[in-house]
Order: sequence, then structure tokens, then C-alpha cells
Amino acid sequence: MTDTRSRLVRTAEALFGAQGYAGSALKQLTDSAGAPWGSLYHFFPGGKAELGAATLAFAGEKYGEAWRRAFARTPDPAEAVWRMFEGQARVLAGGGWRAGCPVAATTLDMAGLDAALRAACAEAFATWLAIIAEALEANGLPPSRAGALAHLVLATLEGAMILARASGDPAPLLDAGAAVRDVLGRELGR
Amino acid sequence: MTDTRSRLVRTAEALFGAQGYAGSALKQLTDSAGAPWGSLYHFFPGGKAELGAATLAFAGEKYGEAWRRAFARTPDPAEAVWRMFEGQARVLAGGGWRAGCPVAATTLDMAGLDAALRAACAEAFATWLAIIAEALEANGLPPSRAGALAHLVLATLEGAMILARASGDPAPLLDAGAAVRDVLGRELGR
DNA sequence: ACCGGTCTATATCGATCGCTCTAGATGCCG
DNA sequence: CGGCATCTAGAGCGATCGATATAGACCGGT
Repeated sequence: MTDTRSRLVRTAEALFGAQGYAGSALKQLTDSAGAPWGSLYHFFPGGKAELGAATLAFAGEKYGEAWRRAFARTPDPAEAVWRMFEGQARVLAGGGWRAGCPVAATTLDMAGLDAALRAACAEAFATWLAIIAEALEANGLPPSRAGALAHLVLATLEGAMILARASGDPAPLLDAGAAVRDVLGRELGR
Repeated sequence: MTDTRSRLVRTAEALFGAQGYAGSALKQLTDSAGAPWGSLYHFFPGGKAELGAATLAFAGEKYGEAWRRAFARTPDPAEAVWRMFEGQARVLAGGGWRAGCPVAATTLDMAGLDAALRAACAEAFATWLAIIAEALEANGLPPSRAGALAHLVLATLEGAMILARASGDPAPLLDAGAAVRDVLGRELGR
């Protein structure tokens, strides 16, 4: 079954988000996932790096889907983005400010790491940026402007999550999110 | 001499910024700093956590000073903030996109870590936020608005640095920085 | 010359790291 | 039932982790 494999990836996503890539031990992963140690290297012969790449790809798809849903459910992109900020504030607070974005955490741990991991981080971010930019373009913004604003949206969200986690306070997410919402609202002309 | 101690802290700042807290080994630190292993536990009897706290305090002061200088040199806060984004783009690119913010990296590694470390991260961020907010207040913004915009500025900068590092591209920093500059310019009424 | 505190130098500790190996379940196909 | 690929199980590898212990170098003050 691929059940064990998917459990490993899901657990790794949570673990990387909470403690980073370097800070997460494989033993802790198998324990926490309830998965046998032998299976780890059966599914990921490439070891931790391959597991990391798979985890980043999973996270990229999972949160990409969340972005898509947000834009589908809320017609106004500015409002959809705001709800992502607001939603993350609730999620992080609900988890005691322990969880975070696994892609950002891995990016910051990856100085001398596998180049494939670096590429996996970049690809996850690129996926999200493309979805955001597309939603802005669909509402009349020219591609170059949409791409630049997507950078603003994602950068601010990732950064605000860090500030919120450090302080244990949703204010950075809410303040920065509201400002980004206003920028988008003005750019979209409403 | 405190020379060795300061060399350790400086090297730790670079190391944490590049590979995170968990990803940086103390052996690598002493080697890279050219400092004797015995000195490490002489200056930091509390071990890695104490060294980490000292490093975060140092980074908080160092970059706090950079923020102060930026606002002192450039009268328009919007322009000063923009120059910080631009400057970071140059610094990161010059370092091959390996270096990053040690405070953000430590924050993302600190799930089950020492509570003192978490507090040290929060304090470094709070220092920077206060400086940014003060500069905005000095230009006529009410305190609550200045605080909210400081959240936007710092969150966006930290997040954009992550995106830029992952992609090896200054565009996130430049795009997001320009957008933040425009927001500040509008709020300050020019 | 001697002493006391500061700092350096190594050798070593147990624990844990990522990883490998072999043996045994398990399940699907003939 | 037998044969084969998939998956599990866990002992154990060398390396490295953070941390400790102890001995010596250095140096100003008396």
C-alpha cells in the first residue's frame, strides 16, 4: 500500500513546518507517523533528501489547491487573499504557534543542501505565485503587474507567519493582510 | 579577550542565517570562526541555546542599527524602506543567495526549542518593528497605523528574502519592495 | 617569584544522526 | 500450493551531535 508512504509525507510536512528540515530527525518521523523504519528507505531510497523533495511537492500541491479554492469561492481576489491571511492566523493560533510553512522552513535550512531540495522549494513557491498571478490577471491586471503583486502577496504572507509565530500574536498577519488587501483592492479598481 | 567571543557570535550569525539554528553544528562554528572548542563553553556555559540567544541579540542590534541609519540618511521613510529591500537584494545576490536572516531562520527551527530562544527571536523582531513604526510616526502617522504598517514592512521584507533565496532571483524583493514603498508613499501623503 | 583568574587545548563521553543490511511477513498471481 | 514482488521489522554501521572533564598556557598584581 502507498498508505504508509503518504502517512510519512504528511507527517514530514507537519514536522518540517514545525521544526524545519534540519531539525527534524527521521527517527522522530517514523515514530510520529507510526510507520516502520524499514519502510522509509523502501519508499525513499534516496534518503532524507528524497523524502524532503516529495514532502515539498506534496505541500506545494496541497496549499496550491487551497489558493485555488480561495479564489474560486471568493470572486474578489483582494478579499480572497485577505481570507488566506485571516485563515492562517486562526490555523497558527489553533496550533499553539508551533506549525508553520514547511517550504519556507526548508528554504531557510538549505544553504549547503541538496540542489534538488532547493529546486523543490522554488517550485512550490512558483506554483503558488502562478495561481495568485492568474487570479489577478483574470480580474483585469496585466501579466507583469499581476506577477509583481503576487510576489507582494506571497512574500507578505510568509513573512507575517514568521512574525506571528515568533511573537505568538496574530497581529502581524492581520495588519499585513489588511494592507495587502487594500493594495489589491485599489489596483483592481474597486 | 572578548575577541574570541565576538568572533563566535558573528560567525554564528552568518551560520544561522545560512543554514538555520538546527542545521548549524557547533564544531562547524568553531572551525569556521577559528576559535578553540574550549572557549565555546567558557563564554557560553549554557551551551548552544545560550550562544543562540546571544547571537539573536547581536543580530537584533546590528540590523536595528541598519534600520536606524536608513531612516536617518533618507528623510522619506517610504524611500528608506525601499532602499532596504534594494540593499538586501544586492547583499543576497552577492552572497550567492546563501545568506539570510538568522532570526527568521531560528524562528522556523524553534518548535520544541528553548523558550528563551523563542523570546530572543520575538525581541529582535520587536526591536525592528519599533524602529520602523517610530520613523513612520515621526512623519505624521498615528501610532496604531504606524504599527500596522511596520508589520507590513517587516513581514514583506522577511518573506521576500525567502522567496528570493529559493528562486535565486531578486525579483520578489524588488517587486514586493516597490509595492510597499508605494503603500507608504500614499499613506504619508505624497 | 608566585598566585589567581581568564582563556585555550584536547580527549572523551553517551546519545543520536542518517543510513545499510539481512531476514521475515504479507499478498497477489500462476 | 509455490513463486515472486512488495512491504515490514529491527539490529547495527560509522559519523557526528552537544556537552563535559581535566590539564595547561597566559598574564596582571603583589
